Amino acid sequence: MSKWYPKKGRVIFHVDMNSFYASVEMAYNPELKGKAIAIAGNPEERKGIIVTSSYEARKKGVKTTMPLWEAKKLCPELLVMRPNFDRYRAASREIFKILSDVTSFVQPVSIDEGYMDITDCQHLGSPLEIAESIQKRIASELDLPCSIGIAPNKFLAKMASDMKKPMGITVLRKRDLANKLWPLPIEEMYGIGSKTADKLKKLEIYTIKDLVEADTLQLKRLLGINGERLQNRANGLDSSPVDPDAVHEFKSIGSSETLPQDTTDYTEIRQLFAHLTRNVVRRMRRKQAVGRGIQIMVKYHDYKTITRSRKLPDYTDNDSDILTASMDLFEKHWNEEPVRLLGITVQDVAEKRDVAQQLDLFTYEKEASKEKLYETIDQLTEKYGKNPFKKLGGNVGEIEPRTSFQKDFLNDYKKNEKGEGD
DNA sequence: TCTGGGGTCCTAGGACCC
DNA sequence: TCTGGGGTCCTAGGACCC
Repeated sequence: MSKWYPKKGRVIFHVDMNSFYASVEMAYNPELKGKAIAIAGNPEERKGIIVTSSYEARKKGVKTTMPLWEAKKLCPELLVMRPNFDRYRAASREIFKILSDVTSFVQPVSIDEGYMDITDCQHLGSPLEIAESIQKRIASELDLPCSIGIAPNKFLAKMASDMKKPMGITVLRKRDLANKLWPLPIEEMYGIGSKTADKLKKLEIYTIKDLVEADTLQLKRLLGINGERLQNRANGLDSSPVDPDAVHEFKSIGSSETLPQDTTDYTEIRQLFAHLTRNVVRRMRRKQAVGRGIQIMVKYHDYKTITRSRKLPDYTDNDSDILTASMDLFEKHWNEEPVRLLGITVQDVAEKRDVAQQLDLFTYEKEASKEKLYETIDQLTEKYGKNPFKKLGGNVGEIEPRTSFQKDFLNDYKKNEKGEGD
C-alpha cells in the first residue's frame, strides 16, 4: 500500500562552519583573531599539509592540502599549529546541540556541517529568522562563525551555504536558479570533482547552465547513472531526505598512516600494522561495533596504491583477528617495493547488539525444533520491527548459514517467503 | 621541498545459483 | 546439446567529500 502525502515543499538548511579548525583555535585564543593561521601536520613526518587556514591566510593564497612549505612561501607570517582534534570534537558537539534545539531533524554530515529539515518549524518564525537565530547563538555562545544555506532540498541548501562566507545566510529558491546557480562553473558544483569536470569539458560543458542544457543520453554514456543525477541536481531536483539516523549507520572504520620514511623493513611494517589495528579496535569498542571485512591499503613510494580485502568467517572486534588477516593480505600481495603508507579498514560493520541477535537465533537450534525457531523469528520481528536484521545486510532469509541445520532451515524459510523455483 | 587521514558511494568482472 | 537471463556475493579500483 502506498501512502498519499500532501505535496508540500520542504525547507532545508545546510549549516557550514567557516574554516572550522582555525576558528576553534581563535575561539580558544582570541589573540589569534585577525591573523593568518593554519592547521597542519608535522613536516618532519611528511605530514606537513594545510588542513585548514584562516581567511587572512586564504587571502594570501593558502589553500587546503597545500604543502606547508608552499603555504609559507605565499604567506611568510603564517602561524602554524598542529590539530587539536579533541577541541574540534567538543565544539562540534556544542554546535549540534544548538541545532537540535530547533528540530530533531538534524543530519550531521561531518564534524563541521549538517543538514536540518525545518519544514515543520513555522511556529519558530520564518526560515530566515530561524537561520539568523542559529547563526547568532553559535557566534555568541561558541564564538564560531558559520554560513547557512536555505533551500527546498539538500543539494540546493549545500550550494547556497557556499555562496556567502563567512557568516552568510543565502536563500536559494527554484526561481533563483537561473541567476544564482546556473552561472557557476561546473567544478563548483557539489559532486563534481576534477575528473568529472575534465570529462564534462570535453563535451563543451563549462557551467551549470551548460549541464542543464546537455543531452541526457550523452551524459549517461559519459558518467553512467551519476550523469542523470547531476543533471537533475543542476535543475534543482533532489528528493533525498534529511536523515538523523545516517550518522549512526557507519559502514567502515579505518586507520591509515604515512611512514616517516619509505620502508621495506618487515619489522617496521608489522609494527605499523599493529598500531593501526589498535587504533581501529579502540574506535570499534567505543562504538560497540564489530566487523567482518578486512581491507588493507598499501601506498608505495611512487604513490601507486593498492587495496586488498577479505571476508572473515565471523564478525569480530578482536586485535589478533584483524592483525592476522591484515598481515596475511600484506604478505600475499606486497611487491617488495618501498612502502609509503599503510592502512587498515574494517568493513561490513554492525552493532554488537544486532549481531548478538543473529547468534541468539542460531544458538536456539541446540535445544529447539524448527517450529520453535520460526516462533523465535516471529517474536524478534515483533520486537524489533519489520526487518530486525537490516544491519546484517539483509533479511532473515539472507543470513549466512553455518551448519546443515541452518542450511535446511533457511531453504525452507526462503521457499515459504518467495515461492518455489524459478 | 611534493602530495594527510577519515569516510561514502559507484562500477565492473567473475563466481555461483536458479 | 551449443549456449538464456536473472540475481547476489566477492573483490579491486576509482571518484568524491571534508
